[in-house]
Amino acid sequence: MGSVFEIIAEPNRRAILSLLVSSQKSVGDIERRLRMPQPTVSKHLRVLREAGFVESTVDAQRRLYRLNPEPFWEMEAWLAPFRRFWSGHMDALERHLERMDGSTRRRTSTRNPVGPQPHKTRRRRK
Amino acid sequence: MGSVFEIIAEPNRRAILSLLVSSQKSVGDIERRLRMPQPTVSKHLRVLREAGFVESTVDAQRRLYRLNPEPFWEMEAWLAPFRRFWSGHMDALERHLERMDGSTRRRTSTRNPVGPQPHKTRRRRK
DNA sequence: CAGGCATATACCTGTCAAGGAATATTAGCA
DNA sequence: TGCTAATATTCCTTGACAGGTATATGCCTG
Repeated sequence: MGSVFEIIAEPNRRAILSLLVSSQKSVGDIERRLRMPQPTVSKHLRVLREAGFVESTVDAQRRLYRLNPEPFWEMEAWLAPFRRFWSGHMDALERHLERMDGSTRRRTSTRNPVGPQPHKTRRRRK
Repeated sequence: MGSVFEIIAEPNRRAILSLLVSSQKSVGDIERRLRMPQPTVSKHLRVLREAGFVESTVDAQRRLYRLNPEPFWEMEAWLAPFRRFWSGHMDALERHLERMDGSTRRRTSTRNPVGPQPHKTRRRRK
């Protein structure tokens, strides 16, 4: 599971990262806040730590975990070319953000409500 | 594999997306450029299409695939809170980008070369 | 130093997704 | 209409990874 993208593919790991964005937390904190079993938390933290997403500090019997920014920059770097791509679509972006208000809606099922059918370009090859 | 993040976790899919950033391409184009078997390309394109990352146009016997920006915005939205987090680390960001020049280096093994050992905060609990 | 917390690790199991090979489908063309 | 090109789909196998349970480790306190 080498890449940064595979690391954040796991929903629980994303939840942990989002939780740490406000402040560092202990394993127990995370365990309680996210209602997930302690071994699960520890295992995900291990993955996140080895990938560089988090760092830990020892505090008596517990460990305080905090974010580490570098891996995120790798994602930013990958996304950069696409940003330039869709800067030509800012109108659609606005409409999108418009709809984005209500909570973390699962799939964007509002896309292509009854869009025009694919246009047959006709002709090609031999 | 519901989430946008799981979709882009797959390296071949990321390669396809990166390839499409310049212009739309046919399945055969992708197949040749990325040196991957045709069924593999088709299957990944299917996943990308169903997740909304790409759209296709019929052109005689082939299909032209092009990017669709919406799903990327979902990633952007998730990343946003973290950006604010590391805006306090811009110094480190600069150093990071400094090192980012040479190719798409795999893991950032240059991180924490011999950093100071975790500091025991001492005291806590009961 | 015994007991108890907090966290990490080991082991096992089930699931799921990616790849490979073969085949189906659709469209253009002779 | 039969052939070929381009793409999609199906079936199968395999490997990776996440969760669960149990256990180990480290540290603090009485």
